[in-house]
Amino acid sequence: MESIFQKVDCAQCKLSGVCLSRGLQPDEIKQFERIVKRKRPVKEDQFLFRQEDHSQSLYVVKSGSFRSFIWDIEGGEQTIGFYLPGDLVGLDALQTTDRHHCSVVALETSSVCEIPLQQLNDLAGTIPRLRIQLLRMIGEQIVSDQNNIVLLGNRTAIEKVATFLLVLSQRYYALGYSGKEFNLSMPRHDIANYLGLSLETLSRQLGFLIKHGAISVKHRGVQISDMRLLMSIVEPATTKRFTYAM
Amino acid sequence: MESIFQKVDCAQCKLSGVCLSRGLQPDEIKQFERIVKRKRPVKEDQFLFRQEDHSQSLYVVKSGSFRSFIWDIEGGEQTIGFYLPGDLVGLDALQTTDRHHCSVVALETSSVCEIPLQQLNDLAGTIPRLRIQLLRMIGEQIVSDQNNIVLLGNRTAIEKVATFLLVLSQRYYALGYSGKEFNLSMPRHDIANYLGLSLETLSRQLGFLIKHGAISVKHRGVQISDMRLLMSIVEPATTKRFTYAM
DNA sequence: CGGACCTTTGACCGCGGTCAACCTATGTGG
DNA sequence: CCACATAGGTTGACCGCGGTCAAAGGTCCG
Repeated sequence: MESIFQKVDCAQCKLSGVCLSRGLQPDEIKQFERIVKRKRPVKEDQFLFRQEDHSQSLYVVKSGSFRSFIWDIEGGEQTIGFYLPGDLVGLDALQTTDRHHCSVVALETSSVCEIPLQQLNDLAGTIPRLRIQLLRMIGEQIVSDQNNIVLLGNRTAIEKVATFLLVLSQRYYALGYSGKEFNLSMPRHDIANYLGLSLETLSRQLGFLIKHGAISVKHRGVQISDMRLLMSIVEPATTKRFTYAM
Repeated sequence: MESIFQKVDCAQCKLSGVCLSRGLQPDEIKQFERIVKRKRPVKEDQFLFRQEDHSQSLYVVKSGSFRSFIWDIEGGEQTIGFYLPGDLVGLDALQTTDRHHCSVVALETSSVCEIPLQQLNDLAGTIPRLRIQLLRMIGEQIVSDQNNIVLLGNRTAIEKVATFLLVLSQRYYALGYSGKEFNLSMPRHDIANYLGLSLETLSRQLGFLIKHGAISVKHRGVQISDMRLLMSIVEPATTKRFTYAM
């Protein structure tokens, strides 16, 4: 019976610049590694956890991607966010119920590092830098959620779609990928739901962007051909100050 | 020249059950009190902090209420949330820029306890319960933001308004107030903006609720007279689509 | 009182949702 | 190898929710 956990080596990890271990000293990283569990890969459509599951861990995406969503009473679902490598998942279970408030499924075969909350909290007591980094990652999650609120609250369909593509581009770029050419790991349905749009409206807006030469799309593959145009749609006022050299 | 800070006594505070000091031992509370600053009251329309301000503190609402919002490029603003006594404010500055991502203004004369981040982080190193409580309050903020995302993303105008009233009712009730009768400390404009609606649509939906006997409204005063009806609007499934006689 | 501000009400119309048909890619079995 | 099925995605026609513009109350201030 083989272990479901693989060896953990944060020092070697390509994501060390964005993960919880960021900024730690070598000996602190060693301590941190000891509490991290590498779980066996999660296959497409498998749950990392389900809404109402009791939780005792945070997760950091190691490879692949995930989608989080909330079921409402009628069985409908609202997608809350998409998670790429380096993203912290599971913060919704920090509140007093200790239960997850949303579900998270893999969009493709993916892997995560699991960090038991109890042990993380203990270790945070002795490593100030870990406390700081944890709070920073939490802060980024909160800012990201707030940006979503603005996006959903007072943006038109085309602004939503352009923003979605731009943000995704920036996230991939930050991970060392092109930023101008990437694959959507999620189906149209999920994107539309995430943006508070119908499937058809999303498709039409993508069509609009293609027609005007901002992007080209082949199935899940997206290529951004006019970054400036995209950005001018996101922020109608300024015709953009700085240019992207990606 | 009098001090701008008043004496802090968390043990006596009515909000000790929901504040950061929750669950701490008496001696731990003493330590915690030492880092808390009671600021002089903030008057209506005064800023607790502004977007892009450099931040070194979290705040807990002591009395009154606040509104947070983000300016977009064109000068428009999107209200992100409303804060009542016991709520934690300022988490948006935890991320790597150390700057606030939104602005917070007082809706009425209000007061806060200020908790310098640096000292909070230091103290969290020696008080495990404080770490836990901090994370829990953060978790509640995240869950609340996620609920807003669902609300803005796929709810109709009437569902948004009913949900807003219901959530506010529950928050007041949790604070020991009636829950069936309360005053809105924010103008219609802010509510509408918060819900992603126009001022006029909000007014019409309120009119709808009044006409059907769910609530009565007198200026800022709201009285919930048919809680069940309100709830059936929020979750159409439970009381299964009964028809409103217009 | 008069004036500013907040809120309600009315009329109109456009964005985006809904329903439906049509593609296109992938898979399955005869 | 092709008929067929299925799922994901696009396109078209229609229309209703909710935004916009406009004017008319209310309420509170001096």
